[in-house]
Amino acid sequence: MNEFTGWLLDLYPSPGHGIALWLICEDGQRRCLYQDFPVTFYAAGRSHRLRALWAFLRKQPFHITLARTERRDLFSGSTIVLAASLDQPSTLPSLFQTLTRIFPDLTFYDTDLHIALRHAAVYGTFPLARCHIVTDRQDKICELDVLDSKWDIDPKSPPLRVITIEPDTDPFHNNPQKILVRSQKSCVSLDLNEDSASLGLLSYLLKCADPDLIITSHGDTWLFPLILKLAKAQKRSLPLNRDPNAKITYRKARSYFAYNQVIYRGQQIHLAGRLHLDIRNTVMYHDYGIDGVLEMARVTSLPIQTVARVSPGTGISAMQIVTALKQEILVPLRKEQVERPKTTSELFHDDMGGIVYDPIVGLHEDVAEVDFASMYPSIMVQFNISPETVNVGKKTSDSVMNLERITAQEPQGLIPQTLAPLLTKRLKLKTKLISLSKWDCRYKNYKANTAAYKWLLVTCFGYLGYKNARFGRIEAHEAVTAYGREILLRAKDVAEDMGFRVLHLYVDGMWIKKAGCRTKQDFQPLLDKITTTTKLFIMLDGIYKWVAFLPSRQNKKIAVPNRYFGVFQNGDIKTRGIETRRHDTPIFIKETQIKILEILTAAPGGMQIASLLPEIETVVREKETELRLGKIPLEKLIIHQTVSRQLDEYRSPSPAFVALKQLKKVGKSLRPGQSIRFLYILGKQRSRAWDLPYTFDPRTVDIARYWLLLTRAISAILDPFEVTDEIILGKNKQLKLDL
DNA sequence: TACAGTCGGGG
DNA sequence: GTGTACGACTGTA
Repeated sequence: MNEFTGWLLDLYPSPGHGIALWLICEDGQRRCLYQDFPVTFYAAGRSHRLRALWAFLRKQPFHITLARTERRDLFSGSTIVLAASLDQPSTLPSLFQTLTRIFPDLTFYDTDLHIALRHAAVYGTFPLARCHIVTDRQDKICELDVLDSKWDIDPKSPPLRVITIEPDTDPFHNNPQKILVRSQKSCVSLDLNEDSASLGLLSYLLKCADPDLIITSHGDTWLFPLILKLAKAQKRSLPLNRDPNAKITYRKARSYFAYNQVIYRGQQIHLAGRLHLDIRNTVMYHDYGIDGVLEMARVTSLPIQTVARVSPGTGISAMQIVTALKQEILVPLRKEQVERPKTTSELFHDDMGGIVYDPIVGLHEDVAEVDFASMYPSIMVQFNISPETVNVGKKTSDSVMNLERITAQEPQGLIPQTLAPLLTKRLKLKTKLISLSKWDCRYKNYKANTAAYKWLLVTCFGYLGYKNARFGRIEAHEAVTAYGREILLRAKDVAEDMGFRVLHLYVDGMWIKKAGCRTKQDFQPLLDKITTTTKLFIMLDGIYKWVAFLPSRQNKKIAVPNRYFGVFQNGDIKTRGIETRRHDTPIFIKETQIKILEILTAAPGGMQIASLLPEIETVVREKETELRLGKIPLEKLIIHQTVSRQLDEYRSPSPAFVALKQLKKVGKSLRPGQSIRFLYILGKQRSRAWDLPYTFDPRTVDIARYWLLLTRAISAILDPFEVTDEIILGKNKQLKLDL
């Protein structure tokens, strides 16, 4: 008998040994422990087919326990199922493949679930959970208790040993010569051209540091494939895995359609016994960093290496699965049904999303922006909206109009159950953040965590309406938006009743002003009133010194939602829809636009910018000169665009298409969802891919075109101030004609 | 002018 | 291991 206390690092099936759990023990040891963990799946269908399945499973060469039992399907209610338990979880995936082939008419449940989610449902485990474990004489786990909760605000974090590995240059642009290996203690540069010695040194570093976590830049797509190939060629062992009995897992690159665009996910390399995170292949790394990834793993129960590389939709889906498993609700297969074409009326119906009003174009002072905190998830919890709860009560439209429930209060639905603790924790963190100084060591961590939850909450709503989601239902989705619209309209009424002018409405936010209201206290009574009226929490996002809602570029008289910028009383700038927010804007343009916005923050009131004009003009002239003299680093002129289709599917010679063709010629084919980088240049081609192997003459950069982009970006933010063209174009208007 | 292609939004 | 709007905008011809 042995006892261990420590943090759970990872968990995966181990053929013949049930599952393997890696523990960072309090004594500093890293231990691999094994546990018997049978997995159960279910099948429903006609009884003679179930009997046939029973007979088939009996004949399998591995141990399997069969039973007839009753379980609940969320959509169709209680149902008789065949329950099959496998001693070795590693055998399920291939068995399931066979079963769908031989028994296509049966409905299977709980078959395609990640092992970590099953374990979470049974033992309450999650990545980095503190566990107390007792093993028997054969060193198998016989007791496992989780000591902390994923809902803790300040969990005791494990002393992770981390090394980072990165190339000295972008491998898809240049050939890296060196890689930098950093640990807490050392920083070593390895020369890739003397690979034999380098690999030996890397091996040695890995052995000495014995990291729990290897953070790389391009590790999935470039570095690990390269060094593994070199190691093989040199017949040298490279201890990337910590578990000597497990293999490195590869996942192929793929493109898929999601979030209304093609997304490309590069090849993945997962390690066993330690973790590999490639920051270039980590979803939302820029939003929440490694801290956010770890927190995402904790709340979703998905392994860290997995959660880093999947969308938040998969994360929220994992949480729903754990909720379902705990309650013995059958988990249906991930659907892959093709969508049937929609009728016009259906299309119209689906479009009834959130409310979007046209803002009042122009510059406004002392405007407050108020938002419902996590509006849609809060509605789901507040009104108990879930696929299994909708359409059981009174008429929907009347109830929504009166902000009454359309669903029973009890029992709480699967979705609200999953969301409620998440909402509570996020609110707790946000409240704490307000009182915390930016320099507090917890600040960054809390920020990352709230950002991670934000995405889980946002996608949860989308998933309700997604036909391929396991627990999706369009009626639930529509109920949520119906409440959302009603609530926002109520809020607007309350504001207007209290004498506020509503300048803009957008899904869950409102921009309002009233003479004499300039401080937080001035708006508090309104917020309180809205919260009591709608029973939903509304918060003051901030008070703008001034904010400008921009008109359409095609027609100056038409307002467009979500093109605005403004400065809060604390000096923070907020922009939406303009160049700074677009990822296809060259850095040089973004930087200049932000620089001018920063000058504008000094404006005491919206209209008083005359004193700032000389400074703005100086910046514009400086930038213009730098551009014309070729002083802007080429990197800052790169346009990034997302490739949306195969090369032969392009029908128009767009700049991106031209650049793609150039790359193809040198053997670099990009797949849909990948990013194409190019410069605007003079000559027939007009654009040039950034990642071409041969050098090019910087004098061929199309200065005039960049100048046009720049003036456009500057005008966008100066137009509301009615600044003359002279400031932007210069006194000598001839400049404009050089183009 | 029409058409093709890309983008944002959530917080 | 995944959300198939929608409208604004830019670029090409």
